[in-house]
Amino acid sequence: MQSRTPASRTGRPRSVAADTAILAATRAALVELGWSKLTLGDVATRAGVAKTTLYRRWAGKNELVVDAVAELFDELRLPDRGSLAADIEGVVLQFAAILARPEAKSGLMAVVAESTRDEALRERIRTSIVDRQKRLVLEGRSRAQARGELPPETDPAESARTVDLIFDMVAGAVVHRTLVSAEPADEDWVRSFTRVLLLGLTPSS
Amino acid sequence: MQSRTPASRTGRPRSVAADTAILAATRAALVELGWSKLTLGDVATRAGVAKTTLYRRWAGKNELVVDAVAELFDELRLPDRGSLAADIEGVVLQFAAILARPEAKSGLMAVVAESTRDEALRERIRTSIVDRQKRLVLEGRSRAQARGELPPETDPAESARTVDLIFDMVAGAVVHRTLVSAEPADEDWVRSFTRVLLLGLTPSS
Amino acid sequence: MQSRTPASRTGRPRSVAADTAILAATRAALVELGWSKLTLGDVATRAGVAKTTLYRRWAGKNELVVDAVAELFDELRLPDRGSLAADIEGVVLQFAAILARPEAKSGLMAVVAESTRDEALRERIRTSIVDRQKRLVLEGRSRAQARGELPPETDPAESARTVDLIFDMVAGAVVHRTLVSAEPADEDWVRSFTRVLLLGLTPSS
Amino acid sequence: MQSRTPASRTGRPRSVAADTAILAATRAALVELGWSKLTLGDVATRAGVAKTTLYRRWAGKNELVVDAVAELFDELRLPDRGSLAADIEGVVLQFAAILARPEAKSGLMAVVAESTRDEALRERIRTSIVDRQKRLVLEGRSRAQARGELPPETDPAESARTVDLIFDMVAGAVVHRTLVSAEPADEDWVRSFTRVLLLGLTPSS
DNA sequence: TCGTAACCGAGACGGTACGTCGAGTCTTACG
DNA sequence: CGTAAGACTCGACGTACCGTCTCGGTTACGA
Repeated sequence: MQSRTPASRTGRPRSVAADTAILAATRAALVELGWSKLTLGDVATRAGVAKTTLYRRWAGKNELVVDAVAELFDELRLPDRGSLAADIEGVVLQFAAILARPEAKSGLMAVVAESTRDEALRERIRTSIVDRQKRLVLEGRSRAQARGELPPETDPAESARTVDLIFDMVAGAVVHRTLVSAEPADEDWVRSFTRVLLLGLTPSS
Repeated sequence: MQSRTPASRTGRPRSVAADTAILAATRAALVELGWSKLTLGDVATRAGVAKTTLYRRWAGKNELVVDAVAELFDELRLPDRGSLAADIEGVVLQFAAILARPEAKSGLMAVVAESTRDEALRERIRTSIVDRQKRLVLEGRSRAQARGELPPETDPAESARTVDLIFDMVAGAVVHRTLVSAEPADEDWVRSFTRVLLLGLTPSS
Repeated sequence: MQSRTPASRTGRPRSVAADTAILAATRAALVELGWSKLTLGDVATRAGVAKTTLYRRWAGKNELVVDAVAELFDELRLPDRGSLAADIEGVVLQFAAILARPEAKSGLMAVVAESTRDEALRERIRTSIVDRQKRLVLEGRSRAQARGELPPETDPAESARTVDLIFDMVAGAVVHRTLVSAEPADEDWVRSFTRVLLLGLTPSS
Repeated sequence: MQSRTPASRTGRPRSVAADTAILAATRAALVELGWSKLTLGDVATRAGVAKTTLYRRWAGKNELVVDAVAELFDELRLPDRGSLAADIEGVVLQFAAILARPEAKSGLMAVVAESTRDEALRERIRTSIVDRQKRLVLEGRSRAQARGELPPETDPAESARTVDLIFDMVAGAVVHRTLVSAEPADEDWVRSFTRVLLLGLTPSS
């Protein structure tokens, strides 16, 4: 993920186990210490690895945490619950569940904050986390279109804008609910939210 | 804001000018350096103040930045543009404008990230920033009710839940758009967003 | 001691009790904390006095400690034990007893160390402590001359040099024994030392 | 001198050049600033070394200065001038010359003062400075015995006490002359002092 | 008797140095 | 060449005292 095939032919090959151990150690440290008290020296110690090894693979704390957190979101799945509303509720609940975990809370917002002054970091976040999950919105829409719940899109540009809007609304609301309001994004809340969102998007129904 | 009227009668009184200078210097440093490279020593120097003076008034970087950023949001006003939709658009645009400023971007997300592991800090954020702006939602609703655009609320508990939901949706979407998607929350986007939001909330119209 | 009659006629006069309290507090702090950990703020607190009051009377830590320690040496007396040797032993034992007290040990060497770079401080030490005790050597000599143990001096310059030499040898040996060798300057040691000194000074006997 | 062969096999070895540079920088700072204005940060800068490196090797200002000053006394040599009196004069003059240097004056008394409250420090001073120079007294005595100027000692305990007494008298007198009386321990003074000392020790002659 | 000038306590102020910690780099010996 | 170990430079941390200042309030003289 962080190494772009350095294409080194000779010498001792990099330990593959190390990557796994480091990312796991990073998440463990995030849980115990949070972003600001997490130190790379500590992560290296937890992973049973020298600091040098860590720096050879990641440029710094930000990059490391992005990768460590990104893995958490890969377990998101779009369940087939029979209706668009139910599908959305399902995936939003999963998203909320991940965000409730301390390693996600603590790490995600911090790297987003850092990314406001670091274009490369923002790009890495978008590539590794955000865009990767937009597939859920696309998948959900085509499934709803297949069911006849939504009309097929006509204008592709307008369509892309809508996907982005939906993504901002969903992710933003859950994040704000969880981190700022510090209230659980539980089933009741998700149902209310989904209702407003769907009504807003499909005024006809 | 940080001092709860210590009411000490004797001794040299605290300089009131220092508070102002420190908060201004904090914002300036946020603009130039961003959260992670902002140091309290530097802020003190910019403010023409000793580090000890700063520490006498704020417990640390987090608390200082919360207060510095909070002042930015106090300039939010609910404009009377004649209709609910226009009013919402107006205030969301103002909110987006503030969030577009680097001192807000850089600082706000960082303290939110820190607050996931610091209950007192979260409380401070809520008191100083979030709750203080919920007035806008309430004001907007009563104005819309006076205009007849919205029915008077009946269930006060349900009503509070709705206010919270709206706030999470508005603030969340704008924040996500601005910081994560890194796209401007311009008039077009605000119009689209407001349309979805209003339709979702008032399905009858 | 520190005030050279400032000749202020009007206004509230300085509290005389404060001086006593401050010097006593200084010695107490020297006993408990030693020179390096003694702080003027702490002395002021112990003396029940504001820091300002203390600074109004002494220029700093060095000057304060010199005065506090000087008082200790004023209790030195030349006992009349019947012979020159016995007289010397008596006064050396007294000197050793004072130097054994922690407030003297801790403070005296420190101000001497400081005085190597501060001519005014050295002068103050000499005036307040050293020269004031040279009377003992002079007194002892005239008493021994009266007894016929020593011949009357002839060359006054030579005589002054001898007084200085004796003083350096006595004070130096006791200080070195006490502080550097960290052995007690007890009766046995004082007797050995006095014997060598007297033999060296009166070779005829 | 400060490291007792930690015998760590792995890792980057400590820079040997750093020790030398730090001790030299310490002496330079003592000359320029004196003990009380010497700061470890400044020493580190002068030595071209980070503060952490300094703290990794010495526990604090006291320990560092003891080592820096100790090196000064290692250049003491017992010259063979043909007679006991001349030998003593020679070594006392050397001792006085070292003590006249500002880095010795300023540092030595200060650490002695500190050592009154720090047993470990006193031990370090004794090991590094005092005991190391007692060899001069022993050497001088055996040389004098070989010449027939002194009888061979009979009682070893008495002999050790005498060595200590001589050392306290020599070191004490020179220190007191130099630092307290602030007069130069020049040839005249050393001759007078040596005469008294030798007469006191060898009354027969 | 009353002003006033110097005192007093308290404590905030601008500074300087402290000793520690983490970041990120470099230098060893070993695999 | 990768790796573990650990020393390295650098810079910020938060604390402690320094010596100064600014308050409100308190004496004691002298007009």
